[in-house]
Amino acid sequence: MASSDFRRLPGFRDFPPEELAFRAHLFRAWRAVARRYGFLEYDGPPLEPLELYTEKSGDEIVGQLYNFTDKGDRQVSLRPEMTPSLARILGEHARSMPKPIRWFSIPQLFRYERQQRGRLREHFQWNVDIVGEDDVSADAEVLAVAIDGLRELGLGAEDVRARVSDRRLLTALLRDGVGVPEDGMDAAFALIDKVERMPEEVAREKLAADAGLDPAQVDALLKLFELEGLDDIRAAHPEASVAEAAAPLDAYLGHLEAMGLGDFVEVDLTIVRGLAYYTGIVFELFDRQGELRAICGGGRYDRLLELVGGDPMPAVGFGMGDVVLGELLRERALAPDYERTLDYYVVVIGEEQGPAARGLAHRLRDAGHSVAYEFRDRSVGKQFKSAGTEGARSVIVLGPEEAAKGVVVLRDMASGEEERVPPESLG
RNA sequence: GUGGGCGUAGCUCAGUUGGUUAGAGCGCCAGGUUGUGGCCCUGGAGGUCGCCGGUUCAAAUCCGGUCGCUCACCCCA
Repeated sequence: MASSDFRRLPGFRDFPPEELAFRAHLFRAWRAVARRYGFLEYDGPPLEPLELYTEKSGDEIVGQLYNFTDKGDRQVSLRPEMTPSLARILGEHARSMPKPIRWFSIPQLFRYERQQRGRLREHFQWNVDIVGEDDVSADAEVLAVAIDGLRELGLGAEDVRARVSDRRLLTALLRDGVGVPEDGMDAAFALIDKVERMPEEVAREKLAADAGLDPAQVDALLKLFELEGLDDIRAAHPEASVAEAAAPLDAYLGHLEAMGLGDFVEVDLTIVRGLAYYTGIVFELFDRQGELRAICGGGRYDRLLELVGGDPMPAVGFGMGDVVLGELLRERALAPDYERTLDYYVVVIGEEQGPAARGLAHRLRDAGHSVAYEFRDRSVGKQFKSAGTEGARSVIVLGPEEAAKGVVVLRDMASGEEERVPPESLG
């Protein structure tokens, strides 16, 4: 047991080769899908000025920042999310860039809070954003990227679902359909976000107390969440403002249907998202069994760029973390088997073959092959054992008998077949 | 931040009502005579039983604290 002084910090992970291989598997899928949609990769610093988060992200995030004072007396924070950095980066360059801007990143993000399942103090998050386009097509495109990211990893509509809502629609429903007073809106939004996680009685009490609703209004509000689909919602609430606010979501669903992704998507008015900067369509992706936390969340945030001092610019995007997704993939046996591989392992019989072996190995490496050999003079049996352990596809044997004839033995480790070939023919 | 459960080798665990030098499997290393891997056999390394303190003739075993892990709450990337 290592001294406790050297222990890894709580909520942080080590990535030995097997773990790193799994992480790389996720990153490969994410990058492949993002590029397929024409997105460009970017990054920013992992450490940012504290003010980048304290001002605009909403109070929720501030309490859990991994922040401290640096040696220059600056108030700094490890980044808890990527969007403020993105807004800052774009604020400096967006004006000169062709629109729409389609960017993605895979930052490591940090939050100071007690860890539990699916929630560490550090994680990697696939961030995908479209900036400079307010058409709902962009919203649909972003959700399609998220869904395809999961499909690329082997998950289908039977495994995951996207729950989508629109803050503008919910606002219209609450104000004009239910009659929530203007000063009760924020409280109502906050409660709706967590209504499915609390008993109905508690929800009723809180809606009455915090949002100032009478019992009839509480009934009307809770009834909203029993409605399935946009058509039911519009039928239940024929108000003109509702019809108007439902139009973008209607088009959104149509676009996703046209892409063949309709099976993944369902309207769910309880999806609000905690971050204060969302302004329109919002969504979260969950495993169908509902055992895990949200895999991904995102939506439209049209005002964020101007809030951090940039030009006003519409934006829509999402973040997908590696922790919950990793749990889901492992649970569904979709994590690839880890295996070591090597193109060649060079077995040396007798120290006098050493120089020839090193020469051959290096020539093969120059040609792009992975090659390893034993560092010490060891028995042939041990050398073959190492070749097997390291996953060598072929073993090249250099021995005195072969050297005399100017050949080497080439053994295929899978089939066990051997042939004698001149070393110049390899590579 | 609040509460519950847990804490024995790298990993998975066993350790009988507290009682002599704390065990197994897997993994690792070495060997089974420098010409052939997967199997097998033999041997070895590796633990101050998370840490500190208390009770006792005696503590891995009981008690307290602390740290860590974990689940839930809070909150949500």
